[in-house]
Amino acid sequence: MKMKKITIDDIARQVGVSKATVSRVINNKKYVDSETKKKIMAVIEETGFTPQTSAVKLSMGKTDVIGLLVPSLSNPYSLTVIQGVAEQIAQCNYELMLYTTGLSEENQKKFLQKISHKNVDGLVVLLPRDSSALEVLLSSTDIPLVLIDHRGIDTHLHTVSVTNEKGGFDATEYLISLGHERIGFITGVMEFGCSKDRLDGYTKALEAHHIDVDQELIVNGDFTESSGFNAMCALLQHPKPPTSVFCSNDDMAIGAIRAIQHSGLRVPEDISVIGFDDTVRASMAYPSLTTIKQPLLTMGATAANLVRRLIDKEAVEPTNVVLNTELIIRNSCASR
Amino acid sequence: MKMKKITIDDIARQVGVSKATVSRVINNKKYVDSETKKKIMAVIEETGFTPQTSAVKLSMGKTDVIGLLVPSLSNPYSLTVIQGVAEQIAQCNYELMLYTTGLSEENQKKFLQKISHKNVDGLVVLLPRDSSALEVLLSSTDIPLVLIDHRGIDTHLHTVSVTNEKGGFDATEYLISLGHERIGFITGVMEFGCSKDRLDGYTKALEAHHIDVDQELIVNGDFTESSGFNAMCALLQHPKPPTSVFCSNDDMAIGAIRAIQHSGLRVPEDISVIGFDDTVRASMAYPSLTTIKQPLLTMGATAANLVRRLIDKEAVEPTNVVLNTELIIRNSCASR
DNA sequence: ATACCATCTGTAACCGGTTACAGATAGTTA
DNA sequence: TAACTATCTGTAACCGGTTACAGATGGTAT
Repeated sequence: MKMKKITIDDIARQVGVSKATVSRVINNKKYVDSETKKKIMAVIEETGFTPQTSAVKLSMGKTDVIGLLVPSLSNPYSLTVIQGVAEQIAQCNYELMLYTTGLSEENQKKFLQKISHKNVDGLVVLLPRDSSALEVLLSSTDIPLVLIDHRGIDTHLHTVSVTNEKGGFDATEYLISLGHERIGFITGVMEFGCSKDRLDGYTKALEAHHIDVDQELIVNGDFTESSGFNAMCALLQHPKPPTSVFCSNDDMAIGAIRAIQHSGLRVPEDISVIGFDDTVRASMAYPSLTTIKQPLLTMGATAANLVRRLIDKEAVEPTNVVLNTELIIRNSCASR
Repeated sequence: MKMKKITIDDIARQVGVSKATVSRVINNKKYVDSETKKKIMAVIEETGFTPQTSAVKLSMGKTDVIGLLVPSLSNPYSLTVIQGVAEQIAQCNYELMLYTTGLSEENQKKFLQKISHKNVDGLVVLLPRDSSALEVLLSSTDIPLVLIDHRGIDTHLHTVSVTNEKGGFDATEYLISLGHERIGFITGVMEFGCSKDRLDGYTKALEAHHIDVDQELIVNGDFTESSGFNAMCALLQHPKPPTSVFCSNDDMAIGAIRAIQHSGLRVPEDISVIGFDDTVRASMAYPSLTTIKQPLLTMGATAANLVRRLIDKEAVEPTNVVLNTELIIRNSCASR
């Protein structure tokens, strides 16, 4: 039952031709006699032969592998992006190598070396935790590289992002339209461009409606649920707490809701909460979460496709795709 | 800034030795002068040289890549398993190639060929949708292969699974202990061993407590939320509906809860619902879901580690790891 | 008949590593 | 001093493909 490792030479020998001819058939080159071709195809079919990728790569300098670097697999945000990337890659006949950072500096460096110009044809990078790793990547940019939602640092990079500022503006304006004036804000990790943009959107919306920005209503979070919980607790301590809160992502919004409920208040009757991302958790939360949707699947797919085009030299100059956010109204906000 | 592709020959030339010596240093072989070694290491460090994996593989016959085949990325069950696999693989210095089935027969076959004995050193397989694909895999088993939660077919395979029958028994007995006697059951995809086992556990628990098994209370589902919704609707049509329902997984349980709430009844006051899996959704559902926990992370990690051991020839004879399930009590079940 | 071209096939070099083998050197032992 | 051994290094073959090049064949235009 155990299959002997079968090579192109075996096929050639069985058919009685040279391996060059077999290779031509495999790659659908011109100038192969149709009879010969038929015979070779038959033997290939029969033996179930597949070229060994590392041999192909060695001579071609191509792996047909796209790497995907994500910080973590445990947040729903990453997962949806991964899904988008995976689907797109499968369609293009590439394969997907999945890497997670969150390891030691040591490992991260080793990973970067491995990646940088050997094992994959291209790389999609999702929000690396610390930008030092990113910089190493940038300095050794000899493979196609697309960043997802990482604005700033370097504009000659290929990126896929969303209208974060507009999203922040829309969320805030929606709360204002419901009659809120004291609107809290829980930030994300402020090293990320997206966090800054959302905050900018928030302040601009307030200003547009002539509401003073109260720094005491702006609390730092780090995109985790527990940080949302803590930040909300802090806001609730305020002598005059906000009547609504805009959280920089859904996880923190869910944490904030828990904090509110925990303190005996109700969402949205007492305090309205709006999130950002529209991950699967948003629709499953109780109450279901009004949020700003990022098209995560599309972002993943777009990034993967962009990498593929870069690999195939279809696109070269720096591309910055910006996808639209969208307000999704559910049950976590009420008018005042 | 653009890095020239740098090879072992470049290093050798720069240091003034042969590539064989460089290779020896890279692989930490004996019999290299410590001075020479130092010089070579310095140049390697300085140039940031990394061996090209496909060249290494070609001569070594090893990829250091473990493949992971999952049916889909959109259910939380797969995701947690993937996470477990990914963590384990990262620890072992392997890399993770992610494949999703759910494509055309054509693609699936191509994938199997590619996989079967070329591109990865080992393979972890999570519940392929149709067993035909599985059988092809089995017939060409020349690479280490570990199945997750796929009982039956072939006992000389390496598998990682859980105590599905005991889990089914525990869930059912828990409902009985709450005073329920009319207990509905929503099945999974019955081609899967796990689905059968859970059903067996259900019937055995009923029998152990001298409760007749009512076939009308057993409805087919397919592990999706919507199938749970539909199955529950069917049960609600029954002239004498069950007072509690055991669903073969959490997604269906959440679908069932929606169906119950949609019909104007309450969970758990009117009908109790218990699930299976304990995916992240369970704790986030409303009401939070009582369920049978599968240690998904551990399952993934165990499978990955088993594959690694098979690759390294540490383990050879068929291994069937069975991990324990555990009843997690939350708020979706009430006593009668 | 000659030149030319398209079709078909094989030979051999090449991709970038690993490693068996052999040769060189120096140190140790009989 | 001779023989043996351990250490160190280079040469060349090999892994399994792709492809430039050249040679062979037959058909067509001149």
